[in-house]
Amino acid sequence: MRIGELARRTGVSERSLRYYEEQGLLAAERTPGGHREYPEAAVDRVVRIQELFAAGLCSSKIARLLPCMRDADGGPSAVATPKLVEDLAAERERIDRTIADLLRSRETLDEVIDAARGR
Amino acid sequence: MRIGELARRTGVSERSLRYYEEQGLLAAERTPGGHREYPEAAVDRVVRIQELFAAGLCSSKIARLLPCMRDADGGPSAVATPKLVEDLAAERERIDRTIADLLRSRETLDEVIDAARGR
DNA sequence: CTAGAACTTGACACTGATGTCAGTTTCAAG
DNA sequence: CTTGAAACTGACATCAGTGTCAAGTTCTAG
Repeated sequence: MRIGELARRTGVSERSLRYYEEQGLLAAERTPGGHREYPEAAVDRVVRIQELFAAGLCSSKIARLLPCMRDADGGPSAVATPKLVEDLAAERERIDRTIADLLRSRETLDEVIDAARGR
Repeated sequence: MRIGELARRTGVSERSLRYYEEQGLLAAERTPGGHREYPEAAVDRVVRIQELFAAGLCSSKIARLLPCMRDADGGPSAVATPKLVEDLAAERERIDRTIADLLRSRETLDEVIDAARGR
């Protein structure tokens, strides 16, 4: 499929999809005229990438991580190096802290909302 | 206490504390010479502010939210307007989606980490 | 009184993903 | 062919919190 369809199906802008390619996150074949041609699996991959961005990982870490993930179709094509594992473990902890923050903030919002809606 | 101590005790930079004041998030008395003087309660407040920032709220929303929160010492000094409640409910949903993203990403990281560490 | 630590304001830089615009080229249907 | 939709590259803008530096002022211990 081409970039417009991929954008539509994932809800990610074309701009971002090109950026992902630039960052080595998302490969694409090219038509003879130079247009990007994505395989079906790209949809899943883009969703994964978005999740990881939303989780606060930067593109370079995502780039190192992606080859080690088991894809929708088939096992991982690489195993994480010790260095990467260390990095990911740190990200994991950061994510845990973030979740804790979010839960506390959600609690705070709920209190204010409930108070305003009359308990 | 003064800004240096508050920064030390909260782990937030002096720069950020001044920014919070500029944004109307954190009031401070002034010494005759112009130095900021914070009450003890500022520590809790700064922690709350940081949590809300970490949860992805922007300073203007935090500014509107803060007066409606029950502080460490005493009840809220205001009740949220309907407009604010609507905003906060939207933020709440965004937070829920973010938490879901984080959980999925954490799962992904765990898979890669476990695979590298030999299952 | 004095030295040095701590504080003040103001300004500019950065980050990093994404938006947007311009000018050109390719694709696909009639 | 022609034509309009879709895609290409490249460049510059944005956002918002934070870092950092400079030049000057205040505070406090000795």
